[in-house]
Amino acid sequence: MGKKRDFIPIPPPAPLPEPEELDPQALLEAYLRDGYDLICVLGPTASGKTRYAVGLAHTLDRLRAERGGEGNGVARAEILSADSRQVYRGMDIGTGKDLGEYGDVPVHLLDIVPAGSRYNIFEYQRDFERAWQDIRSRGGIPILCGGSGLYIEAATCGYHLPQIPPDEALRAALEAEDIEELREKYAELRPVADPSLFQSKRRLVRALEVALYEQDHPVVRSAYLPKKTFFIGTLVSREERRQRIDQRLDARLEEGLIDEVRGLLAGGIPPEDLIYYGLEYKYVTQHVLGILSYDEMRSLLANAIHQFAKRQMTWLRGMEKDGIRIHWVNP
RNA sequence: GGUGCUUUGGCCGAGUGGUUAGGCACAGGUCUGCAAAACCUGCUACAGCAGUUCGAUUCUGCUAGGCACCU
Repeated sequence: MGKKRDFIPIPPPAPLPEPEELDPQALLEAYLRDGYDLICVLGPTASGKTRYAVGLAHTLDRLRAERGGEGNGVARAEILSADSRQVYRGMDIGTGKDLGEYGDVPVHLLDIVPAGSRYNIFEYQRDFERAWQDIRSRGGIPILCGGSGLYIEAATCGYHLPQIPPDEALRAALEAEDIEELREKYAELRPVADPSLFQSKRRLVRALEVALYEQDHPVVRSAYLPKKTFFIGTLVSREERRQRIDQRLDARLEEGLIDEVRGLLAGGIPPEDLIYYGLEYKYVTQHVLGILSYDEMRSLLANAIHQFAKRQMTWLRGMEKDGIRIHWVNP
């Protein structure tokens, strides 16, 4: 005699997006013709982003070379990393840097700060902007590649940092307005920006909040503009992702992940600082310290990576719900 | 073969004759200065059968697993 629960909907597993066949030639045409600022390859961990981005860079280079006739020598595609942990020097195996995969494709934003320090999104936005402009000035095609959703958005969606004091009334007022009106308003405040880049009202409202705030507080800082971005997502099923994560973890353990952590500790980085980095560094450090057995470390870490990958997907779905188009491909 | 104990949701693990622990895993989500973080939500099981009872996951019996010991 079971009781019926009051209609609490059980959220079903989100359906996987439909992968599409992406024609690099068409992508290149679109990029050049429609004034894209950036191509971005994103996806959860272990979905093959890096490999895909490198392949894409090579293909674009080849296509551009074939095209020729654009006057001066054709600049290459270059990759910008959007990974909050691969910025640290000496943390290679645990962050999955795969330095060997890039070949001759230039990469930016890797190994830019020492292990043990604490990098953050503010610095990232600044560094990204600098590198992006660099590539652009050379005529190269920038390809942002990574899995840190917040970093990707900060780079591509015109995040205004730091956070301004919340003003509920203002936000409510803005949210009540029509999106077109909001666009006009934004365009007035930031003439250079293309307000059509804000596909979601929510994001536009946030950007406006900051823009308005800055009118009265001119001291405030780094307002980067949103970039017109072509998003490509590497799509892998849940089961496959899980399997890849497990395999890759074992491979990393064999490649010397534990020694890498020992080395960092021996180099003077306090365990707490290493644990702060999360995942590999957290669990392996705890193992090295004797807090976790090898088997405990291995299974807890595998779980944590699975959960991390899920959160990444949640983030990407959130971007899509905000109107950002992601072109999913089978890597 | 005999005797005793035991059987709870994907896993671990409390508990009660009548609003149904908890943890893990899993799924969904939030998030513009630590994001590989932090946080939120969902997931109602008591081995099977037959009894006792107004009512059994909780009591009784049988059956089937498991564990321990005995000849």
